[in-house]
Amino acid sequence: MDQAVQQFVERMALICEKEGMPRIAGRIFGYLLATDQTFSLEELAERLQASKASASTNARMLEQFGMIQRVSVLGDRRDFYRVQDDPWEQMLRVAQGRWRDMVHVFAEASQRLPEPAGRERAAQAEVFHALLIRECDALIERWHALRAEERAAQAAGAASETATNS
Amino acid sequence: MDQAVQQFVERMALICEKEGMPRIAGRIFGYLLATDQTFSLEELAERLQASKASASTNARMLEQFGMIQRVSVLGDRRDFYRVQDDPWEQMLRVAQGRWRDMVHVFAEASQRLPEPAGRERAAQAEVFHALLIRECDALIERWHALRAEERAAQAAGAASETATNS
DNA sequence: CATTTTGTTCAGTATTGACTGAACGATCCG
DNA sequence: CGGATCGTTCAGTCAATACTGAACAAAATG
Repeated sequence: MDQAVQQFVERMALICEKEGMPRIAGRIFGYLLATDQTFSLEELAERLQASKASASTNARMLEQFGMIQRVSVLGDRRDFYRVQDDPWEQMLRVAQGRWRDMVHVFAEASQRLPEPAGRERAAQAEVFHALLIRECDALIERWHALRAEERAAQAAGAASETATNS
Repeated sequence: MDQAVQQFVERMALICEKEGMPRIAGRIFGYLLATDQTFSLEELAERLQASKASASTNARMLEQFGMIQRVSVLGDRRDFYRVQDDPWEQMLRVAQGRWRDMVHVFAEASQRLPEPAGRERAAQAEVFHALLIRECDALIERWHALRAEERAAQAAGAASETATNS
């Protein structure tokens, strides 16, 4: 495997591990990100020097998180994986889910805790996380706008290029 | 310990554990949040049924993250801890730091990766995380505004109450 | 239907890391 | 200076879990 790719894969492995995922999940994600191709399960296992079992488990976990995508190829029985079109939005959505749980916990605490000051803090935490969720929606929208705009610029660039080429 | 407090503490323990912290750190944070008081290290260890060593280590970790605060009391040699005034902002700041690292990783990858498509993805990831950091600053500002406004409303309410009482 | 290929499940292993008890160091008090 | 009280450090233990190899299930192919 290419030197730069390998380095990137290992860094993503550590980053993802810090976020609470298994290391190999991070490697798979990093590798798919770096190459931007589709790979079969066995190819992934081979390239990342992991067992088929581990590749299977972790690929399905990443698919669950919406970070990668399982694709089927006509006339091929194998599973192929590639990175999701916009994995970052998916990650935010997962985070939003966690925050929703926290909102629920804090809402309950703000009513049940014995000390008024504690209830106050819990209520504050609830408000904060609710704000977090809302702002996250706004952020995703802005991100989409940014991507669309970038794509438009690229398309325009490509068009002008073909124009000069013709 | 109160039933509701204990339940909240355990929930925070699991939440924090999912975020990658030790379970006891979550318990300490949850307990300080629920009671909104200052406790000595030994009190924390006792109430949470943990060793002094563990309480010490985890309290310092939480302090590092800016989620709790170590306070010294005049005439007392012990360390006391209480929850930070705005722990949620601190958590966001820590997250921002991680995203900064990721921006750096992606920036490098977007130049070094061999495949153009991979470089493109890395560049996209870099843009996304940069956006994340910026929007997070905006979010913190909005949060401050919200808090200030809430505090003003509370002050007004307290004022009118004292007015009716007098 | 047997064989091959592919993905998943599962028991076992190994590694990580959280937690503890005890030793240590530092600081205060008589 | 002892003695006492804290906080921290560290070696050791324990539990959780990532990972593997092998067995298994499913599906296609000849």
